[in-house]
Amino acid sequence: MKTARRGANVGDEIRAKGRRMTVQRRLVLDALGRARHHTTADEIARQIRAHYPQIDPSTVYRNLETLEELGYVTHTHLDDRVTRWHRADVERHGHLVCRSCGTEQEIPLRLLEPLARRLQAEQRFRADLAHSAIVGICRECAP
Amino acid sequence: MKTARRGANVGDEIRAKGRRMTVQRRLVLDALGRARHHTTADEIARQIRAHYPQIDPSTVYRNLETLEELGYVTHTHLDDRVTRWHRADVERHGHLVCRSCGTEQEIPLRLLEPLARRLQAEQRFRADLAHSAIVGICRECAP
DNA sequence: CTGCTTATCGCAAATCATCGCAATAGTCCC
DNA sequence: GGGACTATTGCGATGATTTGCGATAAGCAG
Repeated sequence: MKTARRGANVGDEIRAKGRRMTVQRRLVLDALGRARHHTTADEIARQIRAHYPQIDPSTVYRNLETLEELGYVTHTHLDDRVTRWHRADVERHGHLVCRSCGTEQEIPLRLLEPLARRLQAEQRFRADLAHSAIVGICRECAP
Repeated sequence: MKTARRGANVGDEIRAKGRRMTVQRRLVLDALGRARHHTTADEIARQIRAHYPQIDPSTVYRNLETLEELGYVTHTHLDDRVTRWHRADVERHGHLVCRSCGTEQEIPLRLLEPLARRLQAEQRFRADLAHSAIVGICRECAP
């Protein structure tokens, strides 16, 4: 009852939406499940290709997009350039990234909600504060 | 007294820091000054190469980094992938980017300051809220 | 002005992410 | 199980960005 509905596994759910459950898609999903933290598409591709070299990186990239569209994964922009992916069923949270040492810290969305409410009220903008990371200088690196 | 100290132009300032003022560096700086909004490195490179095809794109990319290091320009991550550059002396502001239509909206940092204060107080994290954009759904695209 | 040090440049090659297209293979329906 | 429909894949190609390296030239001292 936590994340999966009994009687309908991910494969069935996907098929019910008119998509297909392929080996490649399953591998991407599994790799994301295995990854404890946020991963890059490139890293997932490498990992999969270590065992199945036939699988093309572009397939991994496309599957991440599809799986996001289907609601199974989410992406976040942690550091400056790379897109990071993770399973959608983990608890949502905000991210603080230190510009100096690069470490990443997760914070409860509760901290960000006042801002979200304010942006909604004053700008009518529905912010998704779990999506982007907040860049700055962390406790250790602060002078 | 606004941005430039009298008696020391950018060239002198740069030289005083042990760097050199080259034609290429000047062109990048000028292009940024001409651009009203945030620009991409690629766009700047194209613009310069339209007149001076000898100048390599990598030089533009490297100069943007150097100029940022020297404090003359800043970069922001507006949408998902591309880095956007602008002069450092324009007024700092936050950014809202609509995930649906892609439009970008600038907001006064004042709106973001309560969050910055809170992150500083509770997490000892010095957030730079002008650096990253906040993603969400804008007024027009909201259902 | 001349020579010296080394920041910077241009070029070529490597990477990362994406895209178009023809071939492949899941699914559904009989 | 067999066949049709089409989502998905692999591959080759492309665009954007980065990096290594030898060549060039900016800035300084004499």
